[in-house]
Amino acid sequence: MDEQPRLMHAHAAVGMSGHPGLSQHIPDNTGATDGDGRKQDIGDILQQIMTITDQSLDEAQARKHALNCHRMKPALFNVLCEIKEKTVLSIRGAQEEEPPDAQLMRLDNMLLAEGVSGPEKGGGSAAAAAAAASAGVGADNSAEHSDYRAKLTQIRQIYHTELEKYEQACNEFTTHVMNLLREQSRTRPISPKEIERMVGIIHRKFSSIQMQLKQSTCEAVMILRSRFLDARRKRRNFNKQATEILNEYFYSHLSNPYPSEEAKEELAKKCSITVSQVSNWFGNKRIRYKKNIGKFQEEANMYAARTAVNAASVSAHGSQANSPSTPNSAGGYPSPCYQPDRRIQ
DNA sequence: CCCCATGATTGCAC
DNA sequence: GTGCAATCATGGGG
Repeated sequence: MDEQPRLMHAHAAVGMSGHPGLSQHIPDNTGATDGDGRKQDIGDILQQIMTITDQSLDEAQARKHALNCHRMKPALFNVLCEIKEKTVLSIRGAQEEEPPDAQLMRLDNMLLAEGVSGPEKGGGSAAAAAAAASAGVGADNSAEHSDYRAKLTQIRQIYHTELEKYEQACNEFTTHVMNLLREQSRTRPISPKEIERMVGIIHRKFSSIQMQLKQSTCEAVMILRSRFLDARRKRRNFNKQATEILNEYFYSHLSNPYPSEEAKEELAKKCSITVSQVSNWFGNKRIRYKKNIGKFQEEANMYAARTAVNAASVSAHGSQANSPSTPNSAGGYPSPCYQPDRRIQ
């Protein structure tokens, strides 16, 4: 209801200049007391409003102008206000709810996790590196890395360009609509709330487009990722030296073959593999050793002997009794230092 | 080509 | 999160 003075103001401001067009079309007999003439007037004005969008810009501008200056306009405006008040109430309430879209959040999270929508450039490659590391890709696969990274960066770029485009288009469109509404608000009552709602509708439409973009970006990342994963599955055996280092550790800690995080890191560094590969290796080794101790007997003895020799050569101490990691040469598995709570079961 | 070894993945339990 | 167990899929020797 508070639009009226503002609108009238605008109207007055523009209305002073001469306005060709409308005065010619609308008979200036509105002051007449007879009802027929008035009805005729209103009919004409309504007609003008109805056809206003069909007219050329200049013509429409002129007519609009004239319409705004017409002295029947305030009355008509009031009528429109009244009608509106009734309809708006019924519209309202139906449009209030806006739950945070779960799917959109999932997409956002994924894009963030993949480094596509992350803070900046580094995010992408960092995420790729992290993914690669967690997947356990060795240093020799760095070619695959950079390929993956490059593709991810490409996706990221496309995503951002598109997003920016959409945002720009959304803003342009919103501004356009708002201007239009503001312009129209001189002719018909439009509350700021309504404009707000319209903007909301536009934003929702655009965000649904954005969601599609996010969705397809996610798909692209998934495809890229699955290809990368497939590539990873093409395993290579560790080199001999790495296997020896791992075995050495395993058999010399047979009573408790669970390297700590630090130990894993060190082993990883020594073998030039990743920590998760070390974990995999130990996981596989433990289970396979346990399943068939007999088969590993020879290996165990060999590494036991080796560590014994090493120990002997390193320390002239000679006291073996207090070495907890001394492998149990014969039985291998349940070592004398067996710890019930922390061993292969 | 078959078969076994082996690194990686998955599903489950804690 | 870690570890176990089962399983997948490839590598590589015969």
